[in-house]
Amino acid sequence: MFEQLLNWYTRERRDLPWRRGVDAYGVLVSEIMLQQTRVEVVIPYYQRFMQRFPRVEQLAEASLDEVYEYWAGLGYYRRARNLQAAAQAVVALGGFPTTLEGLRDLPGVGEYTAAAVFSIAFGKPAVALDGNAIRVLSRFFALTGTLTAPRRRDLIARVLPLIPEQQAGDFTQALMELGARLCVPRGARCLVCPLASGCQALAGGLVDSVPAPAPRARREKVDLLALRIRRGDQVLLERREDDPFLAGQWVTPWFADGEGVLDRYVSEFPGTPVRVGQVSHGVTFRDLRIEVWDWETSALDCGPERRWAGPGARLPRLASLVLGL
DNA sequence: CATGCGTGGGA
DNA sequence: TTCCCAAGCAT
Repeated sequence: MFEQLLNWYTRERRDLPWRRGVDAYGVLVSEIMLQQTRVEVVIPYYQRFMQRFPRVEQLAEASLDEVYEYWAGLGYYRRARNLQAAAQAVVALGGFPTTLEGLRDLPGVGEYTAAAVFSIAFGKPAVALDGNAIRVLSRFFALTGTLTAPRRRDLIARVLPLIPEQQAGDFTQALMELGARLCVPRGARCLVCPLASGCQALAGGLVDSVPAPAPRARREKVDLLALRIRRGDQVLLERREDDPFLAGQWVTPWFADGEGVLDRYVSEFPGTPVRVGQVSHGVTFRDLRIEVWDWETSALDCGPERRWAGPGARLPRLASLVLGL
C-alpha cells in the first residue's frame, strides 16, 4: 500500500548528514536535535556536534558545560543534558538497547524517538508518530476528531503490519518527509502526492480539516504586569509597569518578605481597578528566580483561563540582560 | 492530561 | 508587528 511512498522517498529524499550511513548514536543525536526543531536549523549543529563528539563514548566522557557549548542556540537545553545522560547510559550498558522498551528508557527518549531510532538505526518495524506522520496518516485514513492516546495506539497497530520488510527505516523517514514537503498543514500538494490514490481525506474533501487542529490554550495579553527577581524568598528587584511613579524602573520592593507584596500594593492603592493575579511565567537562572506577574483588570471581561502572553518567550533573554549573564 | 521548555522563520 | 509553530519530552 505504501510502495508508492517509498518510491517517492527514494527519488526525492533530501541529502541530510544523518542519512549518510550513520550508526545508532548518530541517529539518536539527530533525532534529539530534531525534536521541535527544523531540519535546516539542525544541520550545522549536527555537523559540529558530531565532529566534536564522533562516538558515544566521547559524548559520555565530555563535561556537561562543553556539551552545552555545542548546543548553544538550539534551544530546549534539557535535551542536551538528557542526550549526554543517554550516552552515558549506553556506555554503561555496553551498547545501544536493541528493544523498543530499552530505547524508550533512555533519558530524553520518548515514544516517538524510540520508534525512530529502532526503525532507522536497526531497520526494525516501528511506527514513529511525530507531527508529520500524524498528519499524513490522519489524512490517509481520514481520522477526524481528536487523536487521543488510545486512538494513537490503534493507529500504530494499524500501520505496523503495513511497513515493508527490510525498509522500516525508509518508511519512517518517508512518512515524515512527505509530511514536511507535500502533506503540509496548509496547502497540501495532493496533485503530486504519491499517496493520493489511496488517501481517504482527499477522496472525502477533508484534507484541509484533518487532522483536527489541536485545541490551543487561549492566551491574551494584559496591559499590566510586574517583574520580580528573587533569590529564594528574598525579593531583590521588582519592576512594575502599573505604578504611576515607578513605571519602567527597577526598584527594590517596599516589602522584602517575598510574600504579599502585590496584595499589599493593591491595598495601598484602593482605587486601582485591578486585582492581583498570579505568577504567569517564570525562569530560573542559577539561584535567581525571575517571575512575571499579571493582573486581571476588572474593567475587562476575562475568564479564569486568561493568561499573560507577552514576551514570555523572550524572558530568558530579558533576564540575561538584566542580570548581566 | 495540561503545561513549560528556546529559537528562528514565515504568513 | 504579531502570531504560529517545527522530526517531543518530562512532570
